[in-house]
Amino acid sequence: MFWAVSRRMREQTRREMEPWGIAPSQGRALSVLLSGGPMRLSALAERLRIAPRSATEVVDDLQDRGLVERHPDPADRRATLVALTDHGRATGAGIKSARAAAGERVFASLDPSDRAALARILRKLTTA
Amino acid sequence: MFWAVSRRMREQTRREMEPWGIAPSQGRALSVLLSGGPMRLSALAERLRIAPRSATEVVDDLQDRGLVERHPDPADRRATLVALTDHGRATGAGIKSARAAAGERVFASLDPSDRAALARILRKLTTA
DNA sequence: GTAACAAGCTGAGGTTACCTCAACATGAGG
DNA sequence: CCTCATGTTGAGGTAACCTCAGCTTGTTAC
Repeated sequence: MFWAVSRRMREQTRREMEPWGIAPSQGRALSVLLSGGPMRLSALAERLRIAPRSATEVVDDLQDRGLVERHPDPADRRATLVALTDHGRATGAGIKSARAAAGERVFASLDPSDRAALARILRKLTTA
Repeated sequence: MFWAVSRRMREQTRREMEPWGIAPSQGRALSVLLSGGPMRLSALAERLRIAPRSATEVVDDLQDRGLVERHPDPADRRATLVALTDHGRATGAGIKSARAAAGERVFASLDPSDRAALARILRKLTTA
């Protein structure tokens, strides 16, 4: 049952994301940057649980789309800080609400008390 | 939170599956065959939500591992029935219990009433 | 019985989202 | 100055899909 709901969630999210014309992998990176602020490429890779080599490519694509910029880290000029552009921030926010909308659709059939119960249980599971 | 639990579930399942030395895609096919019995390649493809062309390859691999056999469908000899071998049935059963063990681990921290609540809510979500 | 259609197989080529390994440039720190 | 670290690039690889086209072997309708 969990898998089934999970699949629905993925499908809804995919649909909700489509209008943004952004690949899932890039959307994830955007989200991380939105919530985490400018960060080093290596930090981004770690948060995304991918290899730095792969992060370089994700950031390349995001940069080509004008969603992020690379700046040398003033603290260590070997490092590059990846930062959202205004366009990137707007897109990130859009994606965030698209995700929220997807969740809303999936959980639409639950009444408030069920939602609360689910939230409580999921919290228990994630912190366990 | 749902995504986080989902990820844990995936990780646990992957770990639990490892000893079986079976790729996820093949594991899924095995499960479908275990619960659905012998079926046509096209039916298998449909249940797995993949293209028939791709199902051919999954079945090829499973056949190479001696887990399934192909027989012509007596009702329509153009069609091939994909059926589990004894080895395939055993492996399928092993996978099934590995999946169950993974679920058990993820949900281990829930007491019976939480489990019941979660089950009820998930059922609601899948049938909605 | 033959024509048209259906099931599956195969080859070729493509995509996404990753991976590793091996250079290489640039910069930091002792 | 020498070594180490950060990131970039190129090359090559993998899994699990996809489409399209051509092929064989059967089925079915006329």
